[in-house]
Amino acid sequence: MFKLITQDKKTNRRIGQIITKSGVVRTPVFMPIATKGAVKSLTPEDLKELGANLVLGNTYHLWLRPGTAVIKRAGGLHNFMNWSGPILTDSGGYQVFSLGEKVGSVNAFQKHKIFPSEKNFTRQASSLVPPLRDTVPARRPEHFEKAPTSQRVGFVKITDKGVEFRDPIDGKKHFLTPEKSIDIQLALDSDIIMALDECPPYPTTKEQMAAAVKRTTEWAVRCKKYFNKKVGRRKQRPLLFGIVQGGIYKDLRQRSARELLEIGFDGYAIGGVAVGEPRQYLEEVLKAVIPLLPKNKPRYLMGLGKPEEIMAAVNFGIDMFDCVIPTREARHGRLYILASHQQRFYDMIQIANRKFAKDFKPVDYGCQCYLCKNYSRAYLSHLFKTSEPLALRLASIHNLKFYFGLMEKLRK
RNA sequence: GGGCCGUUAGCGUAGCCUGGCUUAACGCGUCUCCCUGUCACGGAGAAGAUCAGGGGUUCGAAUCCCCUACGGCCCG
Repeated sequence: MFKLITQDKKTNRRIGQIITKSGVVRTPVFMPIATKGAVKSLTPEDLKELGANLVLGNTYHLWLRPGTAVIKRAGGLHNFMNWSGPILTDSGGYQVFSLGEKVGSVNAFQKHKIFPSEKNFTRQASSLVPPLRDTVPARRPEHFEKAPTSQRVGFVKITDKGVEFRDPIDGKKHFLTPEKSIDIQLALDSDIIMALDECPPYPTTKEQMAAAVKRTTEWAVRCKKYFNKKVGRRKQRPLLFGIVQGGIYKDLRQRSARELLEIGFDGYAIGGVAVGEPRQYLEEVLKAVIPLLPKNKPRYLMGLGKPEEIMAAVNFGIDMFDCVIPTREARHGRLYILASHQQRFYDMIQIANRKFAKDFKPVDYGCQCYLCKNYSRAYLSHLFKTSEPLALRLASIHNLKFYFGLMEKLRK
């Protein structure tokens, strides 16, 4: 259930509440990511103290390890990870993308002869997708190039029936269907369940994207049907969200949204964003999709983002976010601080840099987090340079505090 | 006094025997860029060395020879 409390007249910013079986979530909300049942380096007590009220867990990862049998016996994911607040679980759709072949790279597309060559790409496919050059990708292609090709090829196979995964660790095959995804999420005792979707990377031809939208809709129908069958009219039932796909193609995005609306969900997510497309498309996608979405249902922009992206999206009417950036950047020694100048409202520092070795000021004077109240830049810098695990925890606390502080402001 | 071993970026090393794919490699350190429904304490890159100094052999020397300096060890 969603309660819309206020909506800005000037912008489309909304303030509301999502009522879940594990508690109320005030929106706009940012979810820290606990893929495998833990926000890396942090305890649930840390999260509570920081002001988190909804965390994201991942169906795919928890399914493989430790498996639903273990989590069921533990009394659900809440009990297992000692987090009593609301949990949203991702369906596993994203792992089709992230564990797949080097799908996001231009090379992969050339390899599969979707486009003949990069040279001809611009000329031949310009009506379908914008040229790759002279644009700033929302996500750099190298992102997909990290693992050796030999380890990536053949990890994922998609059919209308579902998705075949190969476990990246032991190579075992697993088959995920829309129904299976719901089953797992119910076993986890998730509060917000995501329908299984297909999330193609950028660039994808319009034809292929249309097929992905069609499949996403078909899977959404199956998810809804199976969900209703399993949950029935249970009073304490979890919420079920559908995911809008369609890439950078406005008409496909709108088709996807309309089809999902027809099925009817408790909330609507916009997925397939920040998968390599130029950043300018985010705005276009939001403008195309949001007006179609009902006002009395929460809207979730999946996987985003940077602080400025979140602020912008809130003003477009988005209520929910999740992103690895604050925690991952923290683990890489990059910390958010409020800026002293006007161009941007924040800066980032690389704490391991030599210049911080003798800097005994807090990371950010204005910050009230556990790190800034108790430790110096010099100390944190030292922890990073000597690879002390405490560095990861302290930095994660700080960056999440920055994000939650931002959300707090956006809720006023 | 005699003999042996060593000296290669800020640090630690490889290459030397068997001279040329060396435009001197690697790790750490330094710096920059990147990370968007986490396979992620990760990725990409840059800067940095007259190969201790000098002389010789050679078409060609970090590499072979001689001298010097510095450091270490051994014998008197």
